Amino acid sequence: MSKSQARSGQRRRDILQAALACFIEHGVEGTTIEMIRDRSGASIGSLYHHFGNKERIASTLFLQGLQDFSQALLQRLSEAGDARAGIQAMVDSYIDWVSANPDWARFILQTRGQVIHGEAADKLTAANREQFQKLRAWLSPHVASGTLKNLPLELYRPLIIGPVQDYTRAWLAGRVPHGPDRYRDVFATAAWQAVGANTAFKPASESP
Amino acid sequence: MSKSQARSGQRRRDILQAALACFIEHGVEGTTIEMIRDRSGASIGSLYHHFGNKERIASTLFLQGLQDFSQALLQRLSEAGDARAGIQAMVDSYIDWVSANPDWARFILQTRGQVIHGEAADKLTAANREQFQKLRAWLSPHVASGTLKNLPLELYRPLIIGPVQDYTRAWLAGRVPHGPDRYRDVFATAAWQAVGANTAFKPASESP
Amino acid sequence: MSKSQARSGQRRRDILQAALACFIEHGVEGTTIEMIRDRSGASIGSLYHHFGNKERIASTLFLQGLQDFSQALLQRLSEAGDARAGIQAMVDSYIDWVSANPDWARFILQTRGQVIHGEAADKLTAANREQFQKLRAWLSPHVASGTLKNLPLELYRPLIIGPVQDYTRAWLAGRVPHGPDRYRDVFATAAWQAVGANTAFKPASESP
Amino acid sequence: MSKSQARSGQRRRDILQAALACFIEHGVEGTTIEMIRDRSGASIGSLYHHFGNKERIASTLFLQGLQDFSQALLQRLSEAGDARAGIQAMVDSYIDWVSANPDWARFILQTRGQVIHGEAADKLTAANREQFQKLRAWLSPHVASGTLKNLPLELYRPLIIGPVQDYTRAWLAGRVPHGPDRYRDVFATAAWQAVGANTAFKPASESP
DNA sequence: AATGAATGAGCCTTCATTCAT
DNA sequence: GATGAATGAAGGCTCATTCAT
Repeated sequence: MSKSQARSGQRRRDILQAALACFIEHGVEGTTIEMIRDRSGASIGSLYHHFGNKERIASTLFLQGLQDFSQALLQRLSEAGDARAGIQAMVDSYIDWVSANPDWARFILQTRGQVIHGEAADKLTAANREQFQKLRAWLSPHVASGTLKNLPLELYRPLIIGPVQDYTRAWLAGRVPHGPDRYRDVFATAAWQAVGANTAFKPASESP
Repeated sequence: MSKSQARSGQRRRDILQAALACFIEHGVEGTTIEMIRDRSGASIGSLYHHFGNKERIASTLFLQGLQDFSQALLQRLSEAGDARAGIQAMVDSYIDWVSANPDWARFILQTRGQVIHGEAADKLTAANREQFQKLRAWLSPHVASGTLKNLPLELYRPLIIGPVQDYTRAWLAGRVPHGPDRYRDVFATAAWQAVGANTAFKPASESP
Repeated sequence: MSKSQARSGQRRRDILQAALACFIEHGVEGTTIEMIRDRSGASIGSLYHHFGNKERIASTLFLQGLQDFSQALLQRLSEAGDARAGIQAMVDSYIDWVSANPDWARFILQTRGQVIHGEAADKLTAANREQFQKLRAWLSPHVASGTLKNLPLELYRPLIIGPVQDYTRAWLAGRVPHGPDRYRDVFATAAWQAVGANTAFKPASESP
Repeated sequence: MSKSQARSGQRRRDILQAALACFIEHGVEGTTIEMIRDRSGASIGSLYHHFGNKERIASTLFLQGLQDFSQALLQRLSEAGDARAGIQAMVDSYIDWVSANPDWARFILQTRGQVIHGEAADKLTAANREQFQKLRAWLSPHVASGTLKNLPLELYRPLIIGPVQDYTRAWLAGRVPHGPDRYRDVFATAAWQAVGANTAFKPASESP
């Protein structure tokens, strides 16, 4: 049984990996089951035995990606000493995960809209909510202690991740040559300036 | 003739508007010609008479949107007095256009990937290039004069627009309740701190 | 337009006729769209343009058959002079319609179950109800006047049509060699004895 | 062995019962092996171990039903004292079996067509032939002695069972509220009048 | 310019059946 | 006897596009 389960698990993984390659190359809708079958070596029946339909392959890939990134982020965050280090950890986690998994990242960045309206919408909402709670739990004390600005909650993510994410989109689309790790500090600094309670952000009053 | 052309122009506009609604609701691939026919009131033959195929409807919508936004942006930019005002103008243009055309914005944000690989790819590249040149023309003097940081060119857009764009995506997807205009100044300030040559972008304690 | 409509109507009729032949030969489920396409000469797209799906072809055929028979029956019934002639008309109508349309009859007798549970269920119920009302309207006066037995309404149909229908099933299935018209009078007499108010159905008291 | 056989026999029975429920609910063709697996609790492999394929499950159910009913009928018939009692026994057997096994009856009434053309066709023919012989053996003496009308053999069944069968179909389909047992005597009387050699089957006024 | 019936390649999915464990 | 992953042929249906009117 354990042997057969191992095989079965491998089959699943093969299918997911093949599907990811196809999805990036042709988009989810542009990918046919036949393409995934070709690339994975699995039979059509096996694809359906394991996932039920094409959408479920895509949403599995999407949700696993979210979770994988989320784990990495929360791990690094928990190791961060102070608020500044935490912001740096967020930017670094993003850059590192995206650099290590460019295909997966490309897929997630392009597919969110379809998963939102698909049958896995609930799972996605739940995953988002959970990550949001954990981030809030990290932010709150720093806001309370005055090391982070007190902003509406929905602004932290855009201010911290917005720039690096926009740059990453451009990189993944081939519009810029260098990966985001080249500008690691630029993005982290911008993020810190946007949300950190550094008193220096109004230079006029600061340099008498 | 002018009468008939007027009617024809109306037909085109009806089709584009109906298509936009369908594309947002079902995605471009998920939208069938039949749906657009239904919503626009035009016949199938008419759709093909005016646009040739479905992709051309989508790319027309996309490129017109880009151009419409670009015009507004460049207009406001040309009226900006100094660098700080220019940065403000960029953020404001983005917020204003998105707020005035939420559906169009949603469509453009979701469809770029498909237009890039379609037959209108060249037009898109040309349009992008043109806008990029004009922005660079605006930036250069300010960088030269030291009012803007001297950064690699590919970083300005992410740093200026990244946060407001990420927030806008969340708003258009219904994940946050308030439109981006509520946080106009937050985004503009963050953008300015990221690219403006204020001397305070490194903590005072670090430069003795 | 009228020309095109005529062609279109012909196409519909060709499809229905081809489908009927296929359904009888292989059953509705056993018939593939490809078979109907083959036999009708229409394209797959045309099949779907006209009927939407296979089930709708079957239910159209079914409902039209019911209606065709119903019309013939009610016509003959309206011409019947007295109760005995009416019963005869019912049996004769059944036999004549079945003899004239053996394929259609075979189809209807075999397909009711599937139509009942399909999307045309409501139409079927409505058609049944309508015919039932009309038959009741014919029966009532004769029951009131004492020329027909006063039985629960749901018994007339089985008593009148039951025998000839059971025989017809056997004939259509090839289990008996002769058509039901050979025993026209046997069935009509049995029906009359079952529902007619002849006082002779208890011989013991009648032959002193 | 006997223990394991008992278990196995139970498994077979579970499968048949589950299959019957599925067949009624979705039809034989509409029922998938997966549905039967679900409902019976058996594994797919087990289904195939016991029956070989789906059709064999259906034909087993069908032939067992026929046999079960046939036994009951012949038993009652052998106990009937005279012709009238025999006719009554036929109608009663039908009503009683159908009332005791409504699902099974529904299945048989709906499935005959498919079994006829399947691999169990020969078995069905043989079973029909055997029952027919036995019924003929019962009828013959009564026809010879003049207590039953001398009719073509193929007419007895329709005349005797036709009405109650038609009524039963309506009841099993939910179109009439009361079971056939409510009208036991109506059906038996009609049958007797149709095939019994009572002299009154032509109106008295016609034989002066 | 408008219409909509016709086309048919192509895709997703189902499902009976097999077979190694 | 039991299990369930694997198989792949087959079929229903969609939909962009064409074209005669």
